[in-house]
Amino acid sequence: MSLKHVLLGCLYKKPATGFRLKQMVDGSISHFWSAELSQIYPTLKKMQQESLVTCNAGTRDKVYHITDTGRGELLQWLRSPTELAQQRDAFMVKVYFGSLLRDEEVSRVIDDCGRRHRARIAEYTEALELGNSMLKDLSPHEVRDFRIKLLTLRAGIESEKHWASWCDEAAAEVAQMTAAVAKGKGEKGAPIRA
Amino acid sequence: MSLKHVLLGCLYKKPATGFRLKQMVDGSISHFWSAELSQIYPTLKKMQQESLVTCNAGTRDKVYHITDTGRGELLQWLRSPTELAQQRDAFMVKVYFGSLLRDEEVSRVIDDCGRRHRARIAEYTEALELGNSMLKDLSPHEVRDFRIKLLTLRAGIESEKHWASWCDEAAAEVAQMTAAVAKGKGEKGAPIRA
DNA sequence: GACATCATGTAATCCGTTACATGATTTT
DNA sequence: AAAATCATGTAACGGATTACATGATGTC
Repeated sequence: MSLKHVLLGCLYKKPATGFRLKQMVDGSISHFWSAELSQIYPTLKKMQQESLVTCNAGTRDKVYHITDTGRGELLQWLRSPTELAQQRDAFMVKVYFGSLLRDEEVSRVIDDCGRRHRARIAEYTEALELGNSMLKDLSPHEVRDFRIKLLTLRAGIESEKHWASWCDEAAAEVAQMTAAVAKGKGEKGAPIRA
Repeated sequence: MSLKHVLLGCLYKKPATGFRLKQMVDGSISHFWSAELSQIYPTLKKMQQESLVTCNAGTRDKVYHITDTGRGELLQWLRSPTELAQQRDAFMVKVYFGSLLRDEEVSRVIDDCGRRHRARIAEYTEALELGNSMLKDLSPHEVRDFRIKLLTLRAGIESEKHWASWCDEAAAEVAQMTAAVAKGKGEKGAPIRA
C-alpha cells in the first residue's frame, strides 16, 4: 500500500489533520497520486494501529504526528528498489482493437487523445515555470528539496510529450494505410519502427 | 470496467473459453492490461447476464460467444473519447520525497529504475521485430489489423525510452547538486527544464 | 442569517490479487 | 503411472471510488 507512504512523506516534517493531508495530496502530488478523504481517514487509523503515526485529538481536529517507526518505514521504503508498475492502459486497449473501426474513426480517437495530452503539457509546463521562479526565495537546504520535487514535473511533461507525439505518429501511420489501400491492395508498407 | 472490453475484443472474431481468454490476455495484450482467471470467470458470468455474451456449455468447456449487443457495446466504447488515466506512480512518490535521502541514495534508486526500463526496451524491441517479420505472411486485411496492433508495441518502447532517459537526466541533476554543494553552499543551479 | 470552508467519518460497491480447491485430458 | 496442461471456480482480502451523513468554524 503506497498511500501509506504518501501520508508518511507528508507528515515527515510537520503534523497534519486528515483534511490537511487531502489538500497536500491534491497539490503537486496529484500529478502522480490521488486519494479521497474517505480513503485517507481509515488509512490513518490503520497507520495508528501500526504505530506509524500517533494522534493528538483536540475537540475539533485530529492531528496526526509521524513516529520514529513511521520515519523508519518511510526511509526504508524510499531506499527499496521499485518494481515497474503493471500498467492498465485503456487507451492502448482501444488502439489494439482499433482495427474493428474504419480508418477515420481510429484517427479521430487517437487525435482526440493527443489533444488531451497536449493540454496537459501546457498545464504542467506552467506549473514548472512557477516552480522555477520560486527557487530564488528558498534557503539552500530548501532548494535541494524543491529541485528534486520539480524533477517529477519534468517527468510528467516529458511523458505527456511522448504520448502527444506517439499520437501524431500513429495517426499518420493509419492515414498512410488508407492511402496504401487507395493505391493498390497488395501494399504491406514499411515495418513499424520504434 | 475495461476488462469487459478486453474480453469483448478477444471474442469479437472467434468464441473462446475463459481459459483461452486468459492466454490471449497473457500474450501481446499483457503489455498494457492483465487479468487473473479468478477475475475473468466472474466477469464472463456478469457479461452473460448483461447479454454481452452467450455461453455454449459442453461437458468439459464453457465456450463464450459474443452477441450483437456485445459487438455494439465494444464498438461504441472504441469510438468514445478516452479520459487520461489518473495514474498512480509509486516511483514518482519516491522521487518526490527523495530529498529525505542522501544524494547517493537518490541516485541509486533512480539508476536502478532506469536499468529496469532499459531491460523492457530490449524485450519490447525484440517483440516488435518479431512482429514486423510476421507481416509478410499475412493477407492484406490481416496486415492492417496487425500493423495497428504493432503501434501499441511502439508506444511501449517509446515510453520505456522516455523513462530510461528521464532516469539518466534526473540522476545527473542530483549529481550536480552534490557538486554544487561541494563547491559553495549558496548555489541555486540552473532551472529545471522540460 | 447564509454560505463557504474545515473537518470527520460510514456504507456500498468495484476492480483486482492471492490463496485455495477441484477435476478432466493429454503427453511423456 | 506420473506429470503437465487444460479447465472452472470460490473465498478472503486490499485498495480505491461514490454516495451519504454530520457538524463546527469563519466570513460576508
